[in-house]
Amino acid sequence: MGITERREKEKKEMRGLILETAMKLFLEEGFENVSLRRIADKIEYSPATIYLYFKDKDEILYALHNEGFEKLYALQQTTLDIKDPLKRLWKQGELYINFGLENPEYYNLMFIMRSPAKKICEENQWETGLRSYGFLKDNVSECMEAGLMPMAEVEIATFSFWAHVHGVVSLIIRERCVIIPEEFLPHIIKGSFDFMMEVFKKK
Amino acid sequence: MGITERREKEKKEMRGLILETAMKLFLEEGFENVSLRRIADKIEYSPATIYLYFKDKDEILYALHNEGFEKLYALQQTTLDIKDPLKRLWKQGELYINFGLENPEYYNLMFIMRSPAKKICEENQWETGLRSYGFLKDNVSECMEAGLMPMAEVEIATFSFWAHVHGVVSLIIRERCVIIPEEFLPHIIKGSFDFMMEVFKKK
Amino acid sequence: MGITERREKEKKEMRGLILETAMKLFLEEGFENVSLRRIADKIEYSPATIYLYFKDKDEILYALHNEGFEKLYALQQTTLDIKDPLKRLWKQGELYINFGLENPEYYNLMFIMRSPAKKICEENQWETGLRSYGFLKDNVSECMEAGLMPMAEVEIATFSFWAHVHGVVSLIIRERCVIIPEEFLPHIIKGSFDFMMEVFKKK
Amino acid sequence: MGITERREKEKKEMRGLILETAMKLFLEEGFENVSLRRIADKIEYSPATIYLYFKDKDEILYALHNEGFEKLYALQQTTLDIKDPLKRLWKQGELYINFGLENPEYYNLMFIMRSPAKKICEENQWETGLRSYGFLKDNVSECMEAGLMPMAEVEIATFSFWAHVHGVVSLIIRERCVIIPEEFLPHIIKGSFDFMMEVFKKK
DNA sequence: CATGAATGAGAGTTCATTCAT
DNA sequence: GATGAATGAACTCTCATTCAT
Repeated sequence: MGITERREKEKKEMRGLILETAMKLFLEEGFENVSLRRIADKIEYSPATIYLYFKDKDEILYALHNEGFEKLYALQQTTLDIKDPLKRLWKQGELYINFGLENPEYYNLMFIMRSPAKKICEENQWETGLRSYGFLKDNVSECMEAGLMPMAEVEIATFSFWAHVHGVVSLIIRERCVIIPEEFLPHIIKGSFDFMMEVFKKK
Repeated sequence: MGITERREKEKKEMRGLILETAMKLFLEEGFENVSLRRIADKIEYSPATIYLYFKDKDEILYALHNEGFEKLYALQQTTLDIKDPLKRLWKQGELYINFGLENPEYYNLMFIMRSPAKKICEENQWETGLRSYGFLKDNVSECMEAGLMPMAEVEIATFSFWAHVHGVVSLIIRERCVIIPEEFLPHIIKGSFDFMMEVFKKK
Repeated sequence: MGITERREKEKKEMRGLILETAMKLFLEEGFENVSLRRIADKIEYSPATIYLYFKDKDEILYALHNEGFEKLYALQQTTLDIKDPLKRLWKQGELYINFGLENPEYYNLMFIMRSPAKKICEENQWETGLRSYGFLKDNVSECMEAGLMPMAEVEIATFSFWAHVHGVVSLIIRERCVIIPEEFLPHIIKGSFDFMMEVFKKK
Repeated sequence: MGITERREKEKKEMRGLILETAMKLFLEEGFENVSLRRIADKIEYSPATIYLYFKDKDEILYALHNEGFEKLYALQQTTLDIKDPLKRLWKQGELYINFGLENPEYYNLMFIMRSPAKKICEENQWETGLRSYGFLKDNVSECMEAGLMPMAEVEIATFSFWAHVHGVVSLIIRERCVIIPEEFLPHIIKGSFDFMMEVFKKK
């Protein structure tokens, strides 16, 4: 039993190592420029070895994609102890933005990339994403019910909120704000988000 | 002189043909899946010929990138005859969103792609982009001065606005809204933008 | 002794299981498309295990090759109770053709494949094959002696007979008769063989 | 004009060189063991070059397959000046057998290989083959009409003939007759075929 | 001006086999 | 006896790019 357990653990560690390395390379050079071979080189294994842990390249991307959504969802959960729904929503937005900025390649995979992994498209593999979206929507809904936000179709307000934070993250990590001096960025980002939230508040 | 002039003109036409064809292919199949060879095939020239008009693939992308910004800027200009600055801003947003949805591959190049063209990053090649941004910022500024929007740092409000419309476009064209039934999309998009603009209005 | 005996028996059973499974896969998908790994997967052992029972892939093929000849020889024996040598020969031909059509992958290994197993070529590993050939030759010889077939060098007449039935089987199983409608095939096959036998009969 | 002509010629020569080299390698080592790379190595070009002349591996095989049928058909035509249909048939058989023995890899591709080239299977790509078959059938038919062969269904007699010569060729080139001393082979082959033709003759 | 010919580099993937445990 | 882990060597194929003509 001890043995099989250890085996299992080692296997998981190897998968982890591969994913971690892949992510690191992706971060450094962008998805498009990273091949299975390069990942293998980096961890000093043969390319064939990777196929012992992942069926194909798709599966690696898919695994990372899921990892990303898990992380994001976990972050969202941390807001649950905030009573005031508007403040909770506010916090959610901040966490979302920070997550994106700090994990640009996860974010890329989750929300930007033209999906290279067929699996992600094909099946109803958006569960994890939808879960997060649902969580957000519920929060928006609560805000409205509590009279903290102007009434509107929940779907629309939620999308509006999401569009904003996504816009912020993706403009930054795709380097469309290079003219803004780096030291200003945090101010602009926070300011921009707060500006939106502020106006969202019921008048 | 007549000769050199004609030469120049022909050269431009050829460049135009290449760019046009490239864009058509990009649109149909996505950047990643279009090779120089395929572009060459389509215009029925040899791949080598393309190198007579463009230094390399990057330069094609860069040219298209600029083309996109020209188009966008031209669109923006059409709002100039709207007197009310808020309405003008509103219109600008709508035009921006439509531009993105209708020209996803230009949009991709301009605002999403991890800069494929080194040129775009390296040199201060954002002029065209900045011009558009400046135009937008002036409009926001005007709104504030006219008391039509809550006061705030202009930079911040502008970025906030941009983030929103960019968020909308990029979530859609990168297919992160596939769960939303296609026939609903226009409603959500317009609703979401209007929702934001509505709350932006000074209370 | 009991122990070593049991061991021996188990070993044989395992070899049998491997061979059986391999053959099943070969039949379903053709030799070229079956890897050791897939055989291992099917019997739910590790690939490495197979190497405990067979030196390499070749040895598996060689074993199956022999199995095939055993089966064919056994079939031939069933004709021994036919007194009339010509009828016996006739029956032998029919059995041969049926064997080939019903066991295309055995047949493939025995008579068509470019020897995959070096072993088959190298050593004088044709014993089993020769035994069958001898059996056939004796039958032909008997026919001539009994005046039922035109006199000729036995070697030649035998080879002629073999060539014919082999031709029939191999054209069919290698799908060189796809233009013949499937429902006609049996008629053509039997007809063709009978036609030859009929003319073989002494006039 | 001279130039394009020369170009065309050179292109054909290159295709020829590739096909020839491929065939040589196939002959030496069997289809299964020859890769595009090895062909490229042998002609001292890069693998990519081959793709300038052939769409993919399939196309090479398909080209050779056709070449083979062209050659065979051309051989058949040489019998046309033989008046006596039975003698003509006899000659056809000899030519067929010789063709197979002298061009084992063409023969392999045409009549033995489990087709690796999808093209060969899919479309009605048997035209060339059927043409040859038709030619043979007509000859058989003529023999019957002339009372030189026993009456029978033409289809059946033709198939019987084909099966025989195919049997002879394929047993030899797939080395199922290794026990027969090489110097005897020609005698056996000719004898076997003549034996069959002799008995085919109307009694 | 245009191109045909060529290629180095590299992609993802599969396979038979080995070996320490 | 059985295996999990690993791999070297191979595969087909694509791409951006160059250069002599």
